[in-house]
Amino acid sequence: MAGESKIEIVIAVIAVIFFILGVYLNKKSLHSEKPSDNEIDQSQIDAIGLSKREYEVLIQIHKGFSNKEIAEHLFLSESTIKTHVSNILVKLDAKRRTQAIQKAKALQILPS
Amino acid sequence: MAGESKIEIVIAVIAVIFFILGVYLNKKSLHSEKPSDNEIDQSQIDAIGLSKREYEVLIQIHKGFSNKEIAEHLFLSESTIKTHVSNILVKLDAKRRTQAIQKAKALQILPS
DNA sequence: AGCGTTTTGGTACTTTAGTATGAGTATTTG
DNA sequence: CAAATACTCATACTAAAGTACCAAAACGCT
Repeated sequence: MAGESKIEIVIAVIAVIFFILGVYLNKKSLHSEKPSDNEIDQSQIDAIGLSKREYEVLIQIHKGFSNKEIAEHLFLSESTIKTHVSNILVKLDAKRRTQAIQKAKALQILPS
Repeated sequence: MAGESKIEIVIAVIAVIFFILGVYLNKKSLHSEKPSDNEIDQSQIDAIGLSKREYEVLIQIHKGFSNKEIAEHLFLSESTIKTHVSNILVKLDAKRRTQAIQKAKALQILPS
């Protein structure tokens, strides 16, 4: 009786340990399987040659602001914003700001 | 010796079973935890009074197309698209199409 | 200090977006 | 069927976006 109980306890402990291990490892793998969504890929930003300022403007575009509003937010003139936007469009190979948003998302440089 | 082996095998089997159980249950719970994202809320579309056509145009806007391109895709005139876009902006309380995209996402009527 | 890139900004221009208004044609629904 | 709603399209306009070109100031790095 005493021996049997010991074995059962050992089995129970083993069961719990491996159950937790299973949950833990699974959670870890799921976490590393898809960092694809919502993560910003800095290497892509560098790859297409987007400057710091240009990226800031891109984020403002993404949020739906006009050139004038972006200028106010960043304390710049609208001319400067237009220059940045034009450069962003060239680097993202986009014809419009809405298309730039799409391409930026595809490149993981903007949150989806 | 023979008895000990049996016990070890039993423990090993128990361990494997509970390990798999842990992985399985964890995967199941993670799957049911967040189906929240990326789902389109039809009730919201109705709530703001977006018509079928208007919603189709909104999707095209979201994809980054110009009014002219949208007109071609839906076999309509650019004038018609402009009318739809204007109505969409009013219903979404947006000043620009980029802002409309943002608001539409917030309302879950466009995929994030 | 000097060089290259970035950032800033201007002018002038073209294109796209968006508004206002009106109106004819479906489509649906009481 | 009649009325309301949705869909279509046009004209004329204003506003915003985008392009092209130039140039000075600011940074970063060697």
